[in-house]
Amino acid sequence: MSRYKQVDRENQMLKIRKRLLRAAAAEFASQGYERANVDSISMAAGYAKGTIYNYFATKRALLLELIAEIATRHFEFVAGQVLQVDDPVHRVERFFEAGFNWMTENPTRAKVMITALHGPDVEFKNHMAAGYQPMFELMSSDILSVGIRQGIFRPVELTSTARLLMTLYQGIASQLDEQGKPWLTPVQVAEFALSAIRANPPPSEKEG
Amino acid sequence: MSRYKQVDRENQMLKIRKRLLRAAAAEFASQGYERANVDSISMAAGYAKGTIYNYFATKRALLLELIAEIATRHFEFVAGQVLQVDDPVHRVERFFEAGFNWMTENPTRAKVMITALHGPDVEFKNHMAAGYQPMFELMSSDILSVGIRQGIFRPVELTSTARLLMTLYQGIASQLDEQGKPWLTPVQVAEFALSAIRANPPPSEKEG
Amino acid sequence: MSRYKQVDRENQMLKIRKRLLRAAAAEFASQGYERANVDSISMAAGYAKGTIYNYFATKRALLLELIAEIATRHFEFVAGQVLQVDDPVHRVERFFEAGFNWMTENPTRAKVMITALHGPDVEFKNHMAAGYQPMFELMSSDILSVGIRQGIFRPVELTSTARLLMTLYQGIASQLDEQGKPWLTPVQVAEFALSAIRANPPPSEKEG
Amino acid sequence: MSRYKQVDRENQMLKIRKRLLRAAAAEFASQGYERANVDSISMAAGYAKGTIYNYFATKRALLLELIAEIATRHFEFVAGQVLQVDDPVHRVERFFEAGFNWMTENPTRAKVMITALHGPDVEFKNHMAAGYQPMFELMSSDILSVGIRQGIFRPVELTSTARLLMTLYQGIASQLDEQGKPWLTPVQVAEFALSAIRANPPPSEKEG
DNA sequence: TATGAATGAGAGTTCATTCAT
DNA sequence: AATGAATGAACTCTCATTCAT
Repeated sequence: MSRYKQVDRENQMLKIRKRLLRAAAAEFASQGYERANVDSISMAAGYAKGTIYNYFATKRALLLELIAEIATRHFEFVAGQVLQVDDPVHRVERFFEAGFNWMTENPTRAKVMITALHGPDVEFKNHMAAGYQPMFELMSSDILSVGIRQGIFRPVELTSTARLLMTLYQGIASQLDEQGKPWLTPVQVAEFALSAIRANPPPSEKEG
Repeated sequence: MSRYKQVDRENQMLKIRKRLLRAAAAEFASQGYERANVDSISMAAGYAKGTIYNYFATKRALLLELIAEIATRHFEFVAGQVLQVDDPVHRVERFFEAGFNWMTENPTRAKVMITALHGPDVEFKNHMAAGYQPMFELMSSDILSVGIRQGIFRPVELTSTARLLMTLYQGIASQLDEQGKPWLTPVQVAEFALSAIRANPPPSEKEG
Repeated sequence: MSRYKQVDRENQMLKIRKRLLRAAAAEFASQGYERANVDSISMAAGYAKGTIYNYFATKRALLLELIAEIATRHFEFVAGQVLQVDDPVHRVERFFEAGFNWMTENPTRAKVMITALHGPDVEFKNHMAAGYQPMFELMSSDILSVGIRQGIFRPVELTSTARLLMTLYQGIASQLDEQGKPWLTPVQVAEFALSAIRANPPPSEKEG
Repeated sequence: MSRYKQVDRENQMLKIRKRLLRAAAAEFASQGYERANVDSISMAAGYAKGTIYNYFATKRALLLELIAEIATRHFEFVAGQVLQVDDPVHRVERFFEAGFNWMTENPTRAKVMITALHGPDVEFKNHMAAGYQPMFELMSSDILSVGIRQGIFRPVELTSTARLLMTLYQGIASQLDEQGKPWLTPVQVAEFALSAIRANPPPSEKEG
């Protein structure tokens, strides 16, 4: 009985946390951390000013938690798509496709990610970078490394190339248009990236 | 005489503006726009709190002018270096070399550029993007277009490829390490970029 | 049966009140009224935040009741000791001894007493002063008055002298050291007080 | 010229500090530290809310400075009066007289003193106690010690007796009535104190 | 009766901007 | 032209109290 109640209560609180985090994402995305107004977030989520402080200790803690949540969701979504295929080239394509889809469907979260990564606040930047470490690993170990071993990619330096590709990815993510969409298709970006790392140009096309 | 005096006075004012802009760059770079303190800027430049308002109408106007100045200087520096050589491949290399040099020598300005480009404030972002239009033109018309015409680069789509390369460039600029240096050499980045756009691999090397 | 139950329940409630009052004393003593945290008190007593409001209407009412309880206990303890002896001089000594013992054993309550007596809140001050009226009466009627009638004390003005002695007593109580002990022994204070009110110096000592 | 101006400006600021301190004394006296409202202080002094922060860094710093000012003024006033006479008995009388006069003329400051000395905030208490050290020295070295050496006072223990007398003094100061006056005359208190420490009762009076 | 989430008034503090000197 | 004191809007965070469960 009180067991059920307690579980209910916890579920309830988790729901509210999520609602607050969503409102926070919208506010942080449009205003940035400094300009973001905690009261507004709480009220946008449908609660009174003070309520948000029952869930997050400070404005800063709120953004830190949001950052962690964004990185986790983003990674899980992309990794899930990428690992469904085996061919490294397909994985590169999947990586950009999934990433672009996620960004299109979560424009405010994407905006928060970009702002945190490039903003002046070192703590936020580090937190976000740490959260994206798994994604970097994915690119490095599950895509580049595999492709090089199979001779499909040039024997490039793993770390810096992975970072270059992540940079490319984030760079494009940071330039969403007003509808929150990237100005390139994932196919175009994948093609550019693949051109840079493929072992040899497909000579067959000319010869055929 | 009064002519001379007036010229002197104008020169004097320009000097002070520059001093204030330099101090502003440092403050905006380390604190971001919102956190930046107008008093601190004025006093770091050697003046009292109110003085800065004799030169800039508002804090916002100050950053807008700084943004314009940064874009101009950055472009002039890079364009000057790039146009000294004719070969498109060299131009790509020069572009990254010059850009990296400028960033290394102007780390605070580079930081302001990145923050403005990725921050939540649309006015700053647009202003910065507009300021970088000439650099985009440089990449598009004076590098890519030339290379394609000469058959050295693949016949890629001009606009999007130029934007991709600028994105790459800015992405790396945004990840300066603690000494304000990029984590890749310009040569590495240029190589990556050239791999992506070159027409075909120089088969001569093997044959030679 | 329901009779028993009701009695049980009442006893239970009284116990809880006491527990809450003890926790309140600790909190008010260390934090003062304004800084004292109602939640902290309730939880320190082993209950949840809201529970305390089932026993006390407001924070203010809680302190008022605590004040009354402190004054009552303090008086009963001291009076009990004082009235066990008859000689006025002994009574003075007993008064300070008992008072000091009570303070040593109830340092948080003593602190609450002092804070309330000297704090800016008139309601608390008056409530505490009213609570200490019996103690004032004790000093006046059962100690000073008796001693004067017997010619042991000088014929001082009753009211003001009683108040002086109470002031002395409270003054020392307000300067407990870090272990909650007074910096003088009750004997020293009693001696000082007796020097001030004794009828004449014991000439017997010199003559003996 | 600019020299004069600067001096003027400094004098002006000192005047304003004083005005703010006076308003602060009134607010702290009536409300206590926690309840005291910084905005109210600033506005009571005739300035806008924020102005007070040009003069005091925090509310806490404001009270700390006020405490120091109070202790200094109080001591200087009392010491000035006490040292005008030589006879230790007169000095005791002067001490209480001067002290009572100061309290009567500075009721809000006296209230702040008492509240700080007995409140729960250790920093304020220590600051105030430190500020009153000179007054303690005065009582110990310039009054008691002298009187004992001259055989006028009993050979009491210096430190504890000085502290007792100070306690008495502060205890009475803490019980000003609604017009801010003590309920005893300084003469009465001095008489009580002298009774306690005089070497022997003047027998001549009876014989005369 | 016990719980603890929701509430919202209120406080201290910051700082861009103004303006008299 | 330079100064820096005055201003007051705005913001984060606290916490006594309420009330549905």
